[in-house]
Amino acid sequence: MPFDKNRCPNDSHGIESQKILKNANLKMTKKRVLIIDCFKHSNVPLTADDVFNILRENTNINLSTIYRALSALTDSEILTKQTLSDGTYVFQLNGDVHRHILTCKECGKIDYIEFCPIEKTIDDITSKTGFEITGHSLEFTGICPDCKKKLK
Amino acid sequence: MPFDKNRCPNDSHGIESQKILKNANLKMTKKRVLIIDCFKHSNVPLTADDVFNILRENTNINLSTIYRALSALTDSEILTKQTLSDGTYVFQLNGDVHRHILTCKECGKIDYIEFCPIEKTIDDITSKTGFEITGHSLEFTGICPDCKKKLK
DNA sequence: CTAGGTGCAAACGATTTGCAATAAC
DNA sequence: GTTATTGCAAATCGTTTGCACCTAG
Repeated sequence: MPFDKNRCPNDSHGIESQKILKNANLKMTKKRVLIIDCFKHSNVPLTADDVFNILRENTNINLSTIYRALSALTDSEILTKQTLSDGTYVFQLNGDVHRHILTCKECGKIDYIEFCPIEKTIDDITSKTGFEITGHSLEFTGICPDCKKKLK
Repeated sequence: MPFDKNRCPNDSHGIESQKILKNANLKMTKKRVLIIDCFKHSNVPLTADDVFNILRENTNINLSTIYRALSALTDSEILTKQTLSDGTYVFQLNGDVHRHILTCKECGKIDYIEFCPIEKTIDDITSKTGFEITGHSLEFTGICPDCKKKLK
């Protein structure tokens, strides 16, 4: 996960992150603020391990702390959680433009699209099934442009 | 997985399953035929464990045999593989009406819909991203009708 | 002070793998 | 006969959990 490529140039996200935690009635701790900041600095979804690798450079933090924080933040709907086709999870800030996943069958590289073909059809599904739809996860698999070149 | 509820009344699927294997240049073994038959008998996607529980009643079969067979069958595009939101995999016959997943947040129950809001938009995504889309996985989360009643 | 957060090490569970025995072609 | 498949047991790996310690409110 190329973190530096996705840095947010301006900063003072920390203060905002504290508000987010307060609003959710979660204790405001240094570690949680740092974790939320990771997502503010990133323009792609992150795994627990991504967050760990970003933070360990400057902080002592334990992977399980990250898992627990991500779980609490997802419960409070501050983050959303999506399952990738390999069974691992990625998280992103909720309310962000939501992104869907493009996985390359050849190289495994993951790309994201900010485009959702689903939203229009949710009412349709509710009326067909009686399910109240509160979220959705969509992943495409295919062959990325780079691999297409190589295969030729 | 309520297998008996989903049984196909008529039968002689075995012979057809052998053809499928032959066409894919896979060795035709008893176990593989049995595994394919499971899918022919089921009208819902199955996990490796579902298949195991169905077959163990009448057969000696090992879970890893099932995993390896499912993997070979998926590679040969006889089955498709989808990842559920809990990170586990479900398989279904390829070319079947394809089904998308509805998971209830409350009770975890999984339901399937034979309705795909995606197909129309695939060309759109290809032109936007350069990805050649070969598959997709879509899962909805929400609250099932039963749980909605209970919550009231 | 006290509920909740953290670190560490150990547990978990679905899936994968190495290897020797076996079956398909 | 040769190669792929199977069974079994052990390994893998992302994620979760128990427990003692620590920190925010």
